[in-house]
Amino acid sequence: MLRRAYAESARHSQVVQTLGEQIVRGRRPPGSPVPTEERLVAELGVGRSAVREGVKVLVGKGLLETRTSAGTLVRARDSWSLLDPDVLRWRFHPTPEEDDIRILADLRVALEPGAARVAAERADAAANQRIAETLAALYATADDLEAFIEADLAFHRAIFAASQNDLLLYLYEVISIALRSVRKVHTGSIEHNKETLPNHERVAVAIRRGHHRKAEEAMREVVEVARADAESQLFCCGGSVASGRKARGNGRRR
Amino acid sequence: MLRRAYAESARHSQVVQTLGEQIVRGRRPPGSPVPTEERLVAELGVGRSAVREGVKVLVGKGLLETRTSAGTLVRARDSWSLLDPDVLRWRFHPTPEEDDIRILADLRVALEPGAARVAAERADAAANQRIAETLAALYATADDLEAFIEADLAFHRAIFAASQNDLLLYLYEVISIALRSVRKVHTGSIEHNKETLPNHERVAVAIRRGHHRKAEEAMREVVEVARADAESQLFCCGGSVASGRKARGNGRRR
DNA sequence: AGTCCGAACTTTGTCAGATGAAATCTGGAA
DNA sequence: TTCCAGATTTCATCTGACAAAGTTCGGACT
Repeated sequence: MLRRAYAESARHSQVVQTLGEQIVRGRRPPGSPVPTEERLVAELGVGRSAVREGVKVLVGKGLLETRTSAGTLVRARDSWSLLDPDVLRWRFHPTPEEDDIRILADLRVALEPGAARVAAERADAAANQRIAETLAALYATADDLEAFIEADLAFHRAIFAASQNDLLLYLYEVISIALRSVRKVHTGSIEHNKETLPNHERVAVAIRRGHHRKAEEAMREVVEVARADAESQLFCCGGSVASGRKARGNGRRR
Repeated sequence: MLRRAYAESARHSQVVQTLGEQIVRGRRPPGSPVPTEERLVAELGVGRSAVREGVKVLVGKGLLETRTSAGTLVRARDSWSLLDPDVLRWRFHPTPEEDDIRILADLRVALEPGAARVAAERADAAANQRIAETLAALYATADDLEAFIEADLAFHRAIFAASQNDLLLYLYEVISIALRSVRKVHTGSIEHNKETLPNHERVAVAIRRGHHRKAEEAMREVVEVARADAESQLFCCGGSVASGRKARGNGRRR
């Protein structure tokens, strides 16, 4: 499930985390200079090697740019590796901005119906088996808000896996990092969970039968509902449009 | 357009390029150890700092894993940042594998219709203006195979930009890295280019009018045609099956 | 003979210092 | 004021040293 390779204890990854989070969350805006290596050594309490290795990692993710003698700058946002797991985590964790919740909901609307369609075209027996299992888990956990989130993520993941397309699957895995954070904020209700079960089942059935048209339509229904829910929660609870970092409001949607 | 931050001349990025490409292209399979730092210093002719910085970058992209005293290993493929620009370039450049061409074609089928739909929902005047401009460029370059490729990429990019969704746009930018390589291999014909113009225009019109349904359908037509073309070219010209990565099945399932 | 313990070894992690290279800044001269 | 050269700043790279954490292997003990 996309585990990190490095320990957080490592000095250099501490540099990555600290600077990366500051950049992505908007302190240290694009174009602004990062302190010199010497100063970072002092501020972060690590050696120069650690600083340099950390900075290089961030350069590799498109967040920083180093120029000899001119210092290190934060790159423009359109150079960032927005689908890098770390970058996405810094952006959506622990609490995403309201606008980013819309971004994510739109992304799912754009992506998931098409993925379900390709899954219907490509799924083999094993993939359908996996989808069936995760669907069963979805039914089984409908009463447990916490567990339902994970089961839901697993179900959608199984569909992407069924597409037999590693890029699509990876894309979903990355997105689910953000999705998990959003879900923590917008926990649905039990009744609401149960309402979505038939839609999910329709998706699974359509894929198994190879009905790509139906699979797509059913999945569209699922993600459109999810988007509408998120939208209404934002509308009713998180009024502030400006500046807002945190989306407050755990409340009922609508 | 997603420019690199580091010069290729830099010692440490030479390490990144060399090892990264070897890993992604299948030499150095997952689980296999990478030579020790000492040996890499000798083999690559750079100092230890450069080796370490390069390795750290690859760790940041999920390709490598380091353990003190146990050496450095290539991570399993499902840990790789498959949508990292470098990783994608190593994979698709200069010549992608046949299976990867299918992967890419499927990805577009899954993604682009949905993106066109969201674009139809979200596009503002400026975005529609940009789409109109790139569409005009498409018509203007239909006789120039080379230029048409770039114009086509720009048109599709404009649609993703119209979605007002930075994750979607970034996704397309990354994909277009791979797309450009594939196009170099499968250059279409001039007649073929002209056939696709009406479909492209339908997409643009539908988006401008906010007809998300029609935009999606028109875009589906475009990418399905592209997929069919790629498929037939593979079938007729690129007979070699060997070495393949996975899932061949292009056929209708079941 | 088999098992367990610990020392030696290997390999990455980190720091410190020195030197090189490339912009930038600063004065001064035309 | 403009322009050029030197001083300065800051990253790039190499080297050496030591720490930390596994791994390996030999020997003592049962």
